[in-house]
Amino acid sequence: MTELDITTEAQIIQAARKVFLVKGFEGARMQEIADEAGINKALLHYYFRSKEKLFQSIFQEAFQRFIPSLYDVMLSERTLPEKLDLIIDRYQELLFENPYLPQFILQEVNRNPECLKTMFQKFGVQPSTFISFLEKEMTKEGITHITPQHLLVNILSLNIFPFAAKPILSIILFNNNKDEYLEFMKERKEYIKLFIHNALFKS
Amino acid sequence: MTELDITTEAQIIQAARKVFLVKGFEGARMQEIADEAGINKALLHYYFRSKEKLFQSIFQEAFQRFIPSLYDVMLSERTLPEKLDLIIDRYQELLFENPYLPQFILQEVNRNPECLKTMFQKFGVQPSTFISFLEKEMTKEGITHITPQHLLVNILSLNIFPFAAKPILSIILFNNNKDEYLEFMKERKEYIKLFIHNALFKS
DNA sequence: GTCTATATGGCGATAGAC
DNA sequence: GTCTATCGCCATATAGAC
Repeated sequence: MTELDITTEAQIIQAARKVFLVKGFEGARMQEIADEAGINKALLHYYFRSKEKLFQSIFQEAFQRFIPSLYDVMLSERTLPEKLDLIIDRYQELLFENPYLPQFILQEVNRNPECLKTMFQKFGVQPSTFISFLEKEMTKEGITHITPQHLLVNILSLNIFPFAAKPILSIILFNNNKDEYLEFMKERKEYIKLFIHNALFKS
Repeated sequence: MTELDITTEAQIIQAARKVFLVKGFEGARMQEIADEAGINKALLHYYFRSKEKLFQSIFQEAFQRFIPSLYDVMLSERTLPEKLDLIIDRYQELLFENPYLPQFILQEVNRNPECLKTMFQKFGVQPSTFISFLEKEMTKEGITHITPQHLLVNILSLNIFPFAAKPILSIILFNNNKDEYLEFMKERKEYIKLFIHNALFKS
């Protein structure tokens, strides 16, 4: 475990992240990852035994990013409207920094659905806890026209889908003009907040 | 072009649809499609020259289904709330019949973004037309707190995302209980309508 | 049109020198 | 630890008999 080892492993991880996130497991090639890392294919198998193993470490790292934002916001001392706004802020920030994350995770969970349970167990995630907290807050606010499950799915949908569908929406809305789509996504945060706020509290 | 030809080609199409929709282009195997169709691998290449060609015909067929619902509803003589409800009804019906469509299209458009322009040209689709109509209706109703682009993306997100994210949501919400998730998706239609209605018209 | 057999290439993985 | 060379497999695609 010299300095050099660490550097090489880090280079591999970085390269693997870049390739896997864009191409997915099936689409990615070990050769491409090696090239991206500036090393040889054989070295990939030296550090990680197989493509699957290398992929798992990237997937786990990616998956972790989706979890923590929700919990600590929900547990904080704020009103529900404030919490929702904060969750949207955090999610949009995360997604802007990792725009390929949604499609990457969707694709690979479809390929291997069992991996999800493993992840949840590994990180001690209890989604039902989050639902319970949301439910309590909604009762407090007198919101009865929607269930916490549907509200959660609505929040996730409005935030995540436009990133997963970027190529489609970019064409549909702006004839593939990248700048206009970026501008659209940046302003979108406030529109999501307003949309959810109106749907919940204007009754 | 005898009876037998047509039957075989239809069998291939049906088998290819089944395999490609679930596995995607990279994940699908010609052998699996041949087995599913009850024929030999070589016959696939006899009818369609290559895997890519066979895939394209399946993708085109799948893509077509997403288009027409929106147009004729938007052009009909109804109020905006009625139109929105009808669009949601149509989309949910389409998605229940083809639950793999969202992830299939997302995955393959990411793999080959250029194919979208081809599709739009092929079918003479002008997304800007739809946005214009939506904008006109929104002005008529005095809706100014959201742009037609964001409203369209919200509608698509709320409808499509839960199908693309089925394995994830099924675990998060119901600990992988299929029946509960199905029930959730069936009741969801009305929650989407209510959510959008409140967000737009309760001001 | 449909089959069997085979060509062809690419990819993950390993052996072995340094 | 890092490289070159190569193995072994599997998937697409083709040749050719029937």
